[in-house]
Amino acid sequence: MANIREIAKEAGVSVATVSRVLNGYPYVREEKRNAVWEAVEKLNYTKNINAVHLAKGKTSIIGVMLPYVNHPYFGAILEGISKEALRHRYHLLLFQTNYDVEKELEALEMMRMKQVDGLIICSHVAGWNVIEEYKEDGPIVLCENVGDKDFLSVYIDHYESFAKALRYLIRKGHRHIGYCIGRTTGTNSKARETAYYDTLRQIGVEPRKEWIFDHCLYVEDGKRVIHQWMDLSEKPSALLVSSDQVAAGIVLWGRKEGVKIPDDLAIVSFDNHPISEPLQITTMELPLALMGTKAFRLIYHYIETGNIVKKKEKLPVRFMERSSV
Amino acid sequence: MANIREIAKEAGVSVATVSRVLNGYPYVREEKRNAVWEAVEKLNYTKNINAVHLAKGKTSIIGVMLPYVNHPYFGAILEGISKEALRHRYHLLLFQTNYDVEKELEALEMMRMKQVDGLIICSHVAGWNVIEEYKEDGPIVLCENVGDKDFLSVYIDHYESFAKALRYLIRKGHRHIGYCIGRTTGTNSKARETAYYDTLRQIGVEPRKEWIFDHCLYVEDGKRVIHQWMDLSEKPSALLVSSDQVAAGIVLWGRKEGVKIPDDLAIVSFDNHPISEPLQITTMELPLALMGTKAFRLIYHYIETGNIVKKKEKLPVRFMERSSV
DNA sequence: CTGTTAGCGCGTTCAG
DNA sequence: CTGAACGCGCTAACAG
Repeated sequence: MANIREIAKEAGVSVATVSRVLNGYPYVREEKRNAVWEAVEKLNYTKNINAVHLAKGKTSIIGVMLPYVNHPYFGAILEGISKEALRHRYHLLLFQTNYDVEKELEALEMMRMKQVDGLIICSHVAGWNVIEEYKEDGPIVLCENVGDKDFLSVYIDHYESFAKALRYLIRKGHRHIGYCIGRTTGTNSKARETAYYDTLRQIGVEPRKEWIFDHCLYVEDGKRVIHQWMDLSEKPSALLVSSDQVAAGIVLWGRKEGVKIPDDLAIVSFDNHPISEPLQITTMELPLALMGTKAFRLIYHYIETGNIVKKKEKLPVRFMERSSV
Repeated sequence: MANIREIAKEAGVSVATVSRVLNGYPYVREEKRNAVWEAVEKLNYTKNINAVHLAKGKTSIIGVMLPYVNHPYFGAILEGISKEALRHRYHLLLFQTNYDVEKELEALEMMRMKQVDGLIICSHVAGWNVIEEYKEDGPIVLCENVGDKDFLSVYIDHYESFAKALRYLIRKGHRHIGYCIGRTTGTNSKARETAYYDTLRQIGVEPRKEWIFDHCLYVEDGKRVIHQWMDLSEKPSALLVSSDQVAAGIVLWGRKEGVKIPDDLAIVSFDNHPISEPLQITTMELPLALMGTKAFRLIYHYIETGNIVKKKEKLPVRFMERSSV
């Protein structure tokens, strides 16, 4: 595999000139420029990008940390990131963590080792103190509300949107309300939990632990939920569901069991995934792709200019009223 | 940022010894080993992985070329790749192409530039001759039937499975059959088209162009299809649908329009995505995650050992008979 | 067991 | 406009 030195020899110029030509540096005499390109052609030369990375101390790669690659929630964020990365000729290195701290640390270490120029954290389990350790090593953007912590962040206010959905159910006459969530830890989940407790207590209703369904991520989890719900001696009349996938599962499996939506069970979901529309599920639209896009922009802008326009950005949600309540 | 030389000085050893310690090379005296780790600790040292890549001529990164990151079909393949990559401590660099040849070329170029050690092509538009150009630059695995061409490949026989589904419909008495597909070009799509024409002609039925629905990828495309279907003066009585997402859209939007499945319209779909089960869609299960896993293994094994166990592997599909026919 | 040294391939001053 | 030379940080062959 030819290298820049061989090209230089072949073209009868120095390596510096080759480098200039290769990188479109303007002040090179026409004839030398042509000679270089000819040599490149003749020797079938290609840059070794690792050498470029080493010499420049930069890779134009952004790391993306997420628990699962094949879930519509993260898929949508990833899509947003990817679209914007494409525009700016950046590449994406995937760090699937399965919510394993070890894997998360590996992603962070990869930034320290200069494998990636920055890191977008879509979701995590590692504590703040752990992530803070890596702040010197490159820009980190989190897709969650980081509160007062000194991090870049693009987020959806899950407290607010959860509370809003809850108040909607309450307005519609519901008092017995449960919810389904992907996990119980994590910033977003905690925010929703707090919203749940706060809002119910405001109307003097005691929240019930057995009405909280954990590990709800996929369509099939909806099947489990509706069956558990049916087995409950005291049933909630409404459910807040953190994912349209799960809501679809609940609605569809519920139908097979003769559960009437919304009469037997009302549902408000989140995402506004296309599946929710024909199912007539009332849902809170989350701008996931936009969040990814903005996260990339934030990090990109920081890398390219060294400064920050807006440290934290809250994205608006949109309530899609349909007929599952 | 400290480098290996500074560590060597601090620990009072040579850079080679530092490298040995860092990489777990066994024959280093205990005390020197400790001295190195102490220096590492003290100077807060981390390897620059780009230097490692350059020196070794290898990155332990595999490129994944796919058109869309947020589609369940590719998400499932990606999941399989990712899972296996995780096991072997490899990383994944994402190349989203949107079926743009330029983007595909970029991915291939990245392998030539040694950014990635190998490339998994989940789907592509570039011609064989284009891809062949890069065979010298690293292992390429395709997730499609490459026929006689000299490529590594793990694939699902779409001709066979499409024909099988078609014959099932025919056995059930259908003669007017159409199909929905993501795109009309590409190996897999061509295989299905051929299967369609071949099988129908075998029973003396003339295929109809207006019963072929293109650009069917997402739930919302099912909405379009069912409306187009309704507007048809002569309607097919059955539809083969290349994706469960689209099938779900057809079924659900169809219900809203009063279309009875299977009486008005029978459906056989592909994937066996969890959404198809509560919808009772008869579907052909495609081992997508497995395909990803096997693709990774193939490339991994080649990279690590330099030889190939099985060049091409066909994966079995499973027919899930439910009640949409 | 350990140190020396020659690469790996490119970017980037700094003279001229 | 151009070239020499050094730096990026690490690996691995070789000598001892």
